[in-house]
Amino acid sequence: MPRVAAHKREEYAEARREQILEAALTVFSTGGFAETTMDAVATAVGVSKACLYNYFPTKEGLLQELVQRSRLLPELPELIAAIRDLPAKQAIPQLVGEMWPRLRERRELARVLVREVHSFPDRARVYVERVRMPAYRALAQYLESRMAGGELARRDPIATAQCLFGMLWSFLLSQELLGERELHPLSDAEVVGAVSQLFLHGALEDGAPEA
Amino acid sequence: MPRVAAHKREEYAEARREQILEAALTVFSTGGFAETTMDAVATAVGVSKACLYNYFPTKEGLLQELVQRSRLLPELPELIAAIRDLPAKQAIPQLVGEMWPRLRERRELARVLVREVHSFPDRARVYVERVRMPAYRALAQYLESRMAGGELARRDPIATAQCLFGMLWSFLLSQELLGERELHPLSDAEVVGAVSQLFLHGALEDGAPEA
Amino acid sequence: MPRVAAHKREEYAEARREQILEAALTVFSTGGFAETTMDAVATAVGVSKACLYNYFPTKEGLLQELVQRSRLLPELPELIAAIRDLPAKQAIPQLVGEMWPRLRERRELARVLVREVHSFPDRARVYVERVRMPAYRALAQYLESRMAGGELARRDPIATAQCLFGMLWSFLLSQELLGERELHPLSDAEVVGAVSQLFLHGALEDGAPEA
Amino acid sequence: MPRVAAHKREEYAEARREQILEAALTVFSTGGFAETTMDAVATAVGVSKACLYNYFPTKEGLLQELVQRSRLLPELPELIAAIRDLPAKQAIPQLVGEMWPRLRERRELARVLVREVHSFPDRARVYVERVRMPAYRALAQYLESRMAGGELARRDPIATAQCLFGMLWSFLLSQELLGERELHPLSDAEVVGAVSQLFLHGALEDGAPEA
DNA sequence: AATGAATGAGCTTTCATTCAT
DNA sequence: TATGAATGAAAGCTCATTCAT
Repeated sequence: MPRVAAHKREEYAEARREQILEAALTVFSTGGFAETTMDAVATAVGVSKACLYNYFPTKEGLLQELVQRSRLLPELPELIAAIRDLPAKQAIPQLVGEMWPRLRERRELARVLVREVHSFPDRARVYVERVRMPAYRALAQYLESRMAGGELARRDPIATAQCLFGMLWSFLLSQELLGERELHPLSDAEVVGAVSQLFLHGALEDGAPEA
Repeated sequence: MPRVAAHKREEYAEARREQILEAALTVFSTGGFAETTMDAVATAVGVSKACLYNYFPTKEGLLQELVQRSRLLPELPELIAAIRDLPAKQAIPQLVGEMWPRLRERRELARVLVREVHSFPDRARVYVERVRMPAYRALAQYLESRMAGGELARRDPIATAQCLFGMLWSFLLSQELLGERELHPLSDAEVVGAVSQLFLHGALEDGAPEA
Repeated sequence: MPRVAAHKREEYAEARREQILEAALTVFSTGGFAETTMDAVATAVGVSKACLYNYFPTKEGLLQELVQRSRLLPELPELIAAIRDLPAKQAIPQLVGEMWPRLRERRELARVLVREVHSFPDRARVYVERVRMPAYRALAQYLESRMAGGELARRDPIATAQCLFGMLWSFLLSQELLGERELHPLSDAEVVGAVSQLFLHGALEDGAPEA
Repeated sequence: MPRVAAHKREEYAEARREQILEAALTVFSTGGFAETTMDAVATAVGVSKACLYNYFPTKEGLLQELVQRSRLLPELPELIAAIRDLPAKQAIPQLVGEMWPRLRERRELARVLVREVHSFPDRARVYVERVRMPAYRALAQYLESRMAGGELARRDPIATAQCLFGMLWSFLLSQELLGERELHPLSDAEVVGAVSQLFLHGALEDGAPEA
């Protein structure tokens, strides 16, 4: 067999893998991992069930790969790089404004993660180490530099970063996945504004009378 | 049969129901709802599998009841009542300080909710309407009164409440359920402090140089 | 629950187990273990497939139990006891005459053993240790006593016993299981006679001219 | 295409067939026919699974061919020819001494036959007609001539031949395939001696006291 | 001639649920 | 009320076989 063909083969196989992962994301997100059959995945991909097993060893293996490859915010490094030299007052709204719509777009992945990652230490570890911690660290680094400059209050930068992501994550789950949008809808601008303002200024009125 | 006997019988049945729900919470939290068999629940309760069906119509019904009865923070009304007349600067740390350890204690329930409630609109609705919205509203009411008094900045009180709960929820998931405690441990005081400070004052240093 | 009921339960369960084993023996013998589905076993028993799994953990476990409990010649000790004090010339034909029809009756078990026990060291060990060696030893003991009395030639008693069983086993396989009966049929008397005579006297004509 | 090329092609194909059969024999012997996948066969051959189907129509066909071509003792005619004019007392030990090591060498084939031939009338017929009966007949013919000469006792020559093969077969299975060698090891000389002696002289001590 | 990819059919095993006792 | 026994309905996974290349 000529080498080129082998190359094409690999390309083809990789494309198939991605095709399967994508379809799996959708069906797992819609119906839950345990509740979704491999038949359903196969149908979504448009191949036979047996074919899936040429690409992933087990159903669990498919999920693992999904979590492994999951990139909730692959652009985060760039987004942070873009605000590196901006003052927080300007940087945070910009950053949040960029992150929020991206997170919204990836709500399917978010749903799979939030559902399948708890209770399963193996999956959780992969997720925390590959997805969460890097994000914390990237933001914390920025915050730290601004704390050093006296612009931000000196606090645990990781914990502070977590506060920001926590608010966003919470809005994502509630607005996009739990249907709170129907009970208390918030526009993108409102979410971004609420999170940015609170993160920067807190809830207190400036110059509020000291108790 | 005399009324008394009937009463006793009902008491007994209710005790059994609660016994089952408690055991179910533990095993569902540990292993996930779909992944846990009714046999496992029965074993945890110490009765036979068939016996469970005298108290709950189906496995799903058992979960529904669990979510239905779930009280992540049943004490919230009292806690809020206790701070009603306190200024936010004092009230928020107190409130957060009371909520956080209670949430930590109820991490099993939190895990079940976070896992089983997404992807399933029925369960989600029950959860949002009975658990989340009431909590938002209770806190929002307090915040609103303090906004009216000029102590807090005028913002959407529900969204603001969500920000507070979101941060706490996020810390709960990451520290207690995802094992981030091993990568970046935070004491109770640190969590309470970080959330309270950020919520009240924001991340900006007071009197930070305006860009 | 009264003790008696528990007792009955166990009796019932044991009866079911035996019922399953019996049916399994038949279908495995007819169609081969690997080639036979659990559905076929269930149908033969007259219960559902799932029911089988209340009594045996796996298909392999069912076979293991079958081999474990297999008694090709449970009466052997008695048969040997009955000839203990008889001279070999009388004892061997009597013994062979008793063994052969019993083996014939158990041809189903023989077929399962001959098929499923080779290539699988685990199964083989159980079979050899529990079925074959005890039989060798029982016969060898008799042979040894007769060798000591000068009636039989002094040879390895185990190997000699194996020769006798080997001939019988071979006739069993060929006549009953391989269909040689159609090509060269042998009556019970002929088999018993051929084996006994050869075992006692050998093929040489007495007083045959020494080469 | 010239005839020569066609010839070469056929030679090549036949070589491949034999290569496949040889590898199949090994893997079937090790793991059992039904339990072995075509993938395993292909791997053992060093070709792709699909390639096998260019040489054999089905997995069953592959086995059939294996049984069909199986020669447990292809040299038997010569071995018998070599003893034709020898007296039994000399011929039998010589014959057994030649057969036993050959059988031992072919234990893989023996294992496949013993496992795959019972329960399947089709396979059994092929095996009996092509392997067993010819062997019986060849030996029986020799025995018959010696019976005619008065050297051997007059008995059913086929049955007598079966006795000899039966003992050998039995030792082959138990020593080589069932692991009895570890419990009661017998050297080649011992096996050959035991079988030859018993076959010729029987177990009785010559001139043993008549009961 | 050889193979990577695909699949239909089928198998073992699981489990929520039922029911007679 | 409690349960041991039974089961229908899947689900995950396997594999002999096919076929375009």
